[in-house]
Amino acid sequence: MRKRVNALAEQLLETLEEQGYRSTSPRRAVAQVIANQDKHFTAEDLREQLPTLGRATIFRSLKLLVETGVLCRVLLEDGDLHYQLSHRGHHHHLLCVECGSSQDLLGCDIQELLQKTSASHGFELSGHWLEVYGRCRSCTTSVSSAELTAV
Amino acid sequence: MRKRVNALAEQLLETLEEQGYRSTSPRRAVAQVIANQDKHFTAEDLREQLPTLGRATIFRSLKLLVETGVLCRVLLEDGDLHYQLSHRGHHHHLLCVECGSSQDLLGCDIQELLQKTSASHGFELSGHWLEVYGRCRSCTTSVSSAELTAV
DNA sequence: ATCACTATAGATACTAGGTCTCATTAAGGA
DNA sequence: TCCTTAATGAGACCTAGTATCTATAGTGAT
Repeated sequence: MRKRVNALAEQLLETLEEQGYRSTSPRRAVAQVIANQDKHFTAEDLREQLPTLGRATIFRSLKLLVETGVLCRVLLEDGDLHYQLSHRGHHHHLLCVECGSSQDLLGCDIQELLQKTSASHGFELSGHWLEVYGRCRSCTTSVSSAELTAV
Repeated sequence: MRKRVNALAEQLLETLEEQGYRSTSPRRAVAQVIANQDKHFTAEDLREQLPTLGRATIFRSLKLLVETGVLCRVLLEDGDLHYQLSHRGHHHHLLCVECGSSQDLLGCDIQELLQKTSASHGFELSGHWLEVYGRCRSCTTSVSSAELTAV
């Protein structure tokens, strides 16, 4: 698993280098931590795991990674924006409100539906943002924390 | 038109009173300004129009109005959250990226589509957030500001 | 019309998330 | 190895919002 993580971290750095950005030690550290993350995270989460890096550096790295498409931002139900690894291209997320995990929504062709509906409003569609909330398979099959505390 | 605005403002206040909140003069002022707004707005927009009100009061009013369902929050393409009048119940917005106006998306039954797709991922759907971006009818038919400045 | 109760207001300090500035450091190509 | 320039870190600053506290004003009962 560790090898996988390192491979992923390297991949992130390569993406930056391809776009002309330098491979610096702070960026390597950030890439490493991000590759380890199994759910969406905040800048503060990274900061806790990288206490020696400057705050601005972390925000700059995040911004860069979002711009290069390595990361994407996910909107939580309460309006909070978190970061997570992006699997390239436009896609949506299924966010588990219980464990915080997220999976990509595959095979959802919302574009066509929106296109039609927008057109009927005289609206020229240019984009959309969709987040889906619920409970993932492992949270629905196992005893939920809510049920445990209710005992 | 002015009568309409006042009627709307009164309606907002009535909603608060129905829920046991007092009708105070700051709240009347906020309701008045909100009723006048023709697009989504920020707390700062309200503050500029209500310079005598305390900052906290404006944020408190906004929070209250969101909780009572009078206002909803809309997500802009860049991740900014703004406020706008809510037409009750779950709905989505068509946001014009040019003039900032927004209209409600009617006749879009995304729920069913999401239900199916979520289920195929072993995901128990509980909610979603959708914003649609593009250009509204009046921005597509009139000469755009971009075209004007290009001359 | 007044009283008393308590919600609300305003001032202000504080927090979270993020950007800007600027002097210093370190990639990495010649 | 040197030179250029991108990137860093420290810290000020900004925006959006919350918490705390005292003073005030709505509102129902008298």
